[in-house]
Amino acid sequence: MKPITVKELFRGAYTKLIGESVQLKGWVRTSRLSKTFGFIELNDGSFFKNIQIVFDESLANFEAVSKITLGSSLIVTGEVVESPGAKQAFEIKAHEITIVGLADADYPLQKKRHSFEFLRTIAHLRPRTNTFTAVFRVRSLLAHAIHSFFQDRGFVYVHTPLITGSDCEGAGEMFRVTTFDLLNVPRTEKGEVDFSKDFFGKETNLTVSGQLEVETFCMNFANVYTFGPAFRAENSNTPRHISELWMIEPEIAFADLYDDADLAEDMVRYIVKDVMEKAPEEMEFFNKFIDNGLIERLEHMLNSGFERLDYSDAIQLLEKANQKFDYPVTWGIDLQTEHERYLTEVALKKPVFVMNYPKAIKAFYMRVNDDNNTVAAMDLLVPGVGELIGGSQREERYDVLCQRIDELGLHQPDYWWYLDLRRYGTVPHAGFGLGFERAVMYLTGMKNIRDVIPFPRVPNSAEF
RNA sequence: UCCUCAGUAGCUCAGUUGGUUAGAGCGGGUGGCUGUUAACCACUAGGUCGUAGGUUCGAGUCCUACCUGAGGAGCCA
Repeated sequence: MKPITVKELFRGAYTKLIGESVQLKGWVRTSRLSKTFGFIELNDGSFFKNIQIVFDESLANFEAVSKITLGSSLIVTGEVVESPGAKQAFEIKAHEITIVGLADADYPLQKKRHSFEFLRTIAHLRPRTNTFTAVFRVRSLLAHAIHSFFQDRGFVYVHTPLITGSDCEGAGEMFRVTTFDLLNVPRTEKGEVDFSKDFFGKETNLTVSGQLEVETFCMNFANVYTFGPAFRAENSNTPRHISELWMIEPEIAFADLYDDADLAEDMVRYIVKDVMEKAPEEMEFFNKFIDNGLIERLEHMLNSGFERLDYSDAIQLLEKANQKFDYPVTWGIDLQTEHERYLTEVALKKPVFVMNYPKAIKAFYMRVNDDNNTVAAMDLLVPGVGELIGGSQREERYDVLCQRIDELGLHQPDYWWYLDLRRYGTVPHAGFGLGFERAVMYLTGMKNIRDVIPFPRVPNSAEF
C-alpha cells in the first residue's frame, strides 16, 4: 500500500499501478450515493481534477461513508482500477475509508455554481471550489515564474522596506503606521501632531512602491528586482483595484526606455508561457468556464509580440478612430480607460506599449527627453485588464532631477539619498512596476481583482 | 468619491397594472434506486421579502432615507 497523490496518478502513474493498492488523503468535493454503493470525488490538493472513489457494502463503515457530506476529509485505501465510466480513465476501488473530519450539513459550498460575490463572503472556504483552486495554483506558479525569469538572468532579489519614512513616494494615498494612542495623540506647541514622539521618531507609512529604494541596489548589482506587497489607501472601488497588492519592480542599469520595454515584453511572454505549460488543466478550465477567448488571446500574444507606439502616435490613432469618446482626445491628456481599451482591444488587439508621455502628466523621476516636452515613460496596456505595467527610464542627471523636483513643488532635502545616487557614479537606468494581481487576471481571465488574491483588502472590507 | 443597477429560503433566482395562506431548482432531512458524472425518483423541514419610516382599505411590489453588494467613472498597479 503506497501513499500517492492525485497528480501523480493523473500524470501517468496510474497505468503502472492498475491492480495495486494505494492510499490517498483529501476532501470530498462531490458524491453520488446509492443504496449499496457510491461514488466520491476526492481532491487531495495536488491536482486540479478530482479522483473518483468507488465504494460498496464491503466497507466496514459503509453506512457512515454512504452518508458522507461535502467538504469532509478522508483517508482512502484502495485499488487503482480502470474505470468503466466515460469521464475518467481510472478510479479507486476503496477497501478502507477513514472519515477524518465529517463536515457539518450546513457546508456552504454546493454542487452548483456559486456567484463570485457570495464566495467572497466565505473567502476561507472558496479555495475549495474549482475556480479558486485553479486561480490560486496559477497565482503560485506565476510567482515562481517571475522569480525564475529574473534569477535565470542574474537579477538580484531585493527586499525593500514595507514601512517607509519617505513621504515622497508620490504614488497615491498611504496608510499611516503609528503606535500612538489615537485618543491621546502627542502635539507640538503649535498644536500639530508631534511625530517625533512616535515609534520611529518620524511620520511613517506603508509603502506604495519599492522603486526608489531598489534604485539604490541597482547602482551596485546592476540588475535587481523587488517582489512584495504595496499598499494604497485610495478610495478606489473598481474590479481592478485593491488596497493591499503585490508588485514586481525590476530595475536595470546602463539601460534606456527601449531596453526596459524589451525586458518587460520578455518577462510577460516568459511567465505566460511557463504557466500555460505547467497548468494546462487550469488554463483549459479558465478558457471553458471563465473566458472563452483566453487561450487564443494568450497564444496570439505569444506569437505576434507587442505593439510599440509613441504617445503622440497613440493620440493620432485615437483622433482618427471612428468612435466617439466621452473624454476628447488632444495631445497632452492622460489616456482614459476608454482610450486604453480602444488601443489594445479594438485597434491593435494585442498588448501595446505607449511610450514617451508628456512631461506634465508624469512623475518627477522620469527622464526628460531631448524635446524637453516628454519623458521616457511607458505603459503596457493589455486587452481585458488595461494597464499591466508602468515604467520609465529614470532621470540620471543630477541637475535635471533637481530641477524637476523643484518644478513639481517637491522638496529636494526629502530626496537626499535618492539624489546622492546621481552624484556618486550615476548611470542611465530604467525599470517598471508590474501589478501582480493584474498579471493573474490577464492569465486567468478573471474579471475582478478581488478574486485573484486570497483575502482581498478594499475600502470598507478587511474581513479574515 | 460620483453615477447606475440590485438586495425575496443556506445558495441561484421567479414573483404580472399594489389584492387571500410568498414559489422553483439546488443544498439539508427521511425513504427508494447495483456504475454515477452538478446522478436520479418521492416525501419533508426551511422566509420579520436588506433596515427604518411613509403612502394606501391593503405593500415583496409605490415613495424617502440609510446599509450592503455589483457595474461604470475618477485615482492608480
